Amino acid sequence: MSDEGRPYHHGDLPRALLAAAIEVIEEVGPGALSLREVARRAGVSHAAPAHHFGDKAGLLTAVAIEGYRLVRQALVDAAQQTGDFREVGVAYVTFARTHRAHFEVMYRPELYHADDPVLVEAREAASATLYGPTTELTGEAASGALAGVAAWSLVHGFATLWLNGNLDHVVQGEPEDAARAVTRFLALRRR
Amino acid sequence: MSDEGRPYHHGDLPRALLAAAIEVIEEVGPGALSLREVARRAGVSHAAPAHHFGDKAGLLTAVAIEGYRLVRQALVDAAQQTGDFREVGVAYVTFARTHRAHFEVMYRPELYHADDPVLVEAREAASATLYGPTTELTGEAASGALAGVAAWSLVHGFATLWLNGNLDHVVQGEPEDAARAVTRFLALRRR
DNA sequence: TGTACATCAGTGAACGCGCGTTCACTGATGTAC
DNA sequence: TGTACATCAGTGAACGCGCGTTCACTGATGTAC
Repeated sequence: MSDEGRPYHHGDLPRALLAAAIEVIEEVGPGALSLREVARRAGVSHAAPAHHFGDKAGLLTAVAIEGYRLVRQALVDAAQQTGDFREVGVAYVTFARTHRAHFEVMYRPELYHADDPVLVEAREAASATLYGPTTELTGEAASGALAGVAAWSLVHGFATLWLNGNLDHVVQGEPEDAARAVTRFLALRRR
Repeated sequence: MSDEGRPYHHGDLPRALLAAAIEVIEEVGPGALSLREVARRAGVSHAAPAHHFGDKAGLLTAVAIEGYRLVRQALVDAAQQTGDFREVGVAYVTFARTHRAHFEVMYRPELYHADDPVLVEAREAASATLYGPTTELTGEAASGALAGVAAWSLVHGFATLWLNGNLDHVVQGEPEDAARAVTRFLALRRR
């Protein structure tokens, strides 16, 4: 299969560029991503990414949007399948591990168009899904929000520390088991 | 006071460069830091930073080392003054807020010489201080380590989410009060 | 079935920019004698 | 007190690089008639 077989029209270049971007981010991090490298990976000219995403921040905005949608779906699935709010937290950690590139982009808003309306909507939907279980469980609104913050903080902190290698001495293998154990230190009501 | 008054020898240029780097990082983040901008801030030639720190990663290594030492001291002080392991967590959040630049660099090891021996020592000392209180409290080693991970995860997650503006809807004003409330959802023993 | 035309996808050359790093240098300091 | 010299701090010119973005363009597709 030679390059000459490649048609002028790609078919779904935006998807391919997004996939290439994920690859690059997994290797060098979101900060060192360049449009030209993404284009190289996708086998197109260096100007192609800008054609579809406007600019670099536009490409990363698309990554973040996809990330928020994926994490939301993962949390919804975990809630439905287990009915356990702690497993929702574990699913959050799983998402961070299996979608590291998305996860890292999502929490670097200075890299993308953080006020893009589509992105804002996706982020808020994900956030609501995250807060849902704990507010249900605690009932009371104010304390429920705080419980949600606590739960989110716990699993978010665990995920980022694990991704950075800060837990290497304590957690071996995949992090879900440790994450599950760690959520057991979370008290549903304040102590 | 004119520029002509500036002596050829600065006095303590490394310190001044470090201070300038902190300034720049607070404004544009650690990823967008450039040696030339740091030199501009410090009012010296663009080659001066490399003279003292070797390269860009060397400068950021110095920032990270300083960060690990500062956070360790802050945790030690909190432990001694309050005797409450939860207040150690609150002090961690305070550090993140008041030393944002250091904090952001510390958890971006790809930006500096993460295997620098001085850095490794500073990081391990800080880590030990962080784990100290919880292992004391739980007694048992294995569960104590996990309790430490839980506590660290909680305050680290809270700090990063707050810094990124993800808690803006829930937490108003300075984050210490919310952090203190959130630590109350932490159970010392597993549930 | 064929032709004209609009539309969109992707190209490639060109631009200007700020960067990190190197290197021979000059300025200042302090110490030995 | 004075001189020679080593040492370190900081300079400034120069380099090559990869980048984001722009823009006139060419290729392909599909639709109207």
